[in-house]
Amino acid sequence: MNAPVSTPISAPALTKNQSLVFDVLDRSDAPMSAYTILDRLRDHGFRAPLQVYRALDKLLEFGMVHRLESLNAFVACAHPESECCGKGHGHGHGTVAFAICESCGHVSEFHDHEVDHRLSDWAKTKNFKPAKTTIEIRGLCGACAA
Amino acid sequence: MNAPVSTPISAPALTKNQSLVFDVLDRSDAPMSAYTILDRLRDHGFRAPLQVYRALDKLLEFGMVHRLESLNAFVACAHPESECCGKGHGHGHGTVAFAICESCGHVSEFHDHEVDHRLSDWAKTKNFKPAKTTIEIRGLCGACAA
DNA sequence: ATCAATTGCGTTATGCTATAACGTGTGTCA
DNA sequence: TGACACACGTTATAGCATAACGCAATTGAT
Ligand SMILES: [Zn+2]
Ligand SMILES: [Zn+2]
Ligand SMILES: [Zn+2]
Ligand SMILES: [Zn+2]
Repeated sequence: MNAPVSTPISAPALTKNQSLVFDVLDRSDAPMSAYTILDRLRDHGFRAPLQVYRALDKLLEFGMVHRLESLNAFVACAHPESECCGKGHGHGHGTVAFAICESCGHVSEFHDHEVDHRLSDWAKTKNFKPAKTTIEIRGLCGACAA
Repeated sequence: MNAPVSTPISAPALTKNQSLVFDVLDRSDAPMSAYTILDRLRDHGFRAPLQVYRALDKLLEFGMVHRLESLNAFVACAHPESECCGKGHGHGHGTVAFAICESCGHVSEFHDHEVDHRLSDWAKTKNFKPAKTTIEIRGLCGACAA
């Protein structure tokens, strides 16, 4: 009784652990580390980091969660149904950027075609084959900079 | 006898530890983790991670070294005397991007005005005050993709 | 039906990355 | 001389991530 179960949540059916991890992230208004997620889920039977990391790996693969490299933390995807960049279905999306407030922790996820194209062009001229691009702006959000 | 000593290397005089760490990074053709640097410097009296991290902090502050967030590793700056973006003196430079080969480890550092401006513009319209921007492209370099 | 391959799960142990806290020595500038 | 800033060395600890084992359930041939 460990197989994925249909949920109202999204494209690929999530297993119980995957759902739990995603829900915690989705309800959070700031990025969370794997160990913080673990602590939030002790009451649901989570005991070890691997339970979290395995769920996160899948959620990352599904595009439902993003990893913030400069924070070693994770956020739920904030633009699930974007139609842009020719990837219409579900969570599929191209390169995305994050603005991270270092005061309140709030994260804005956005996409910019022009940035994407410039980086792609650079790669083309250099014969570099991009696999994954990370763009993270750390700073202060409007509310905190006031 | 612990104070910075004038060297032929760059703008701010480096201390002995800072020089040792910078030299190791500068000679390397791939990013290095702090602990790898530590191991390279055992013969020079390094015994603890803090010796490396403290030197790295200063080198980062001087702009002589960059941290690759997606790798938890460090590289020597590859465009020390750039005149672009109105920051003419020494190592000062604006936002920079990295293309990281996941096969051979080679890193290309570059700057793109347009990308910089697009991200700045986004920040302005959102009233976000950027402090530091990370752009890292992981993939395969021309040589390795062949 | 049965077997093999795949996937998810739980546990223990381990490794890698980074910082806290303490004390020492040295150069600078009243 | 004394206050201060700063680089340094050491020990201990905190935080992030994975290796390796074995078990259970599902899937999809044969
Ligand atoms: Zn997203
Ligand atoms: Zn804020
Ligand atoms: Zn640089
Ligand atoms: Zn390569």
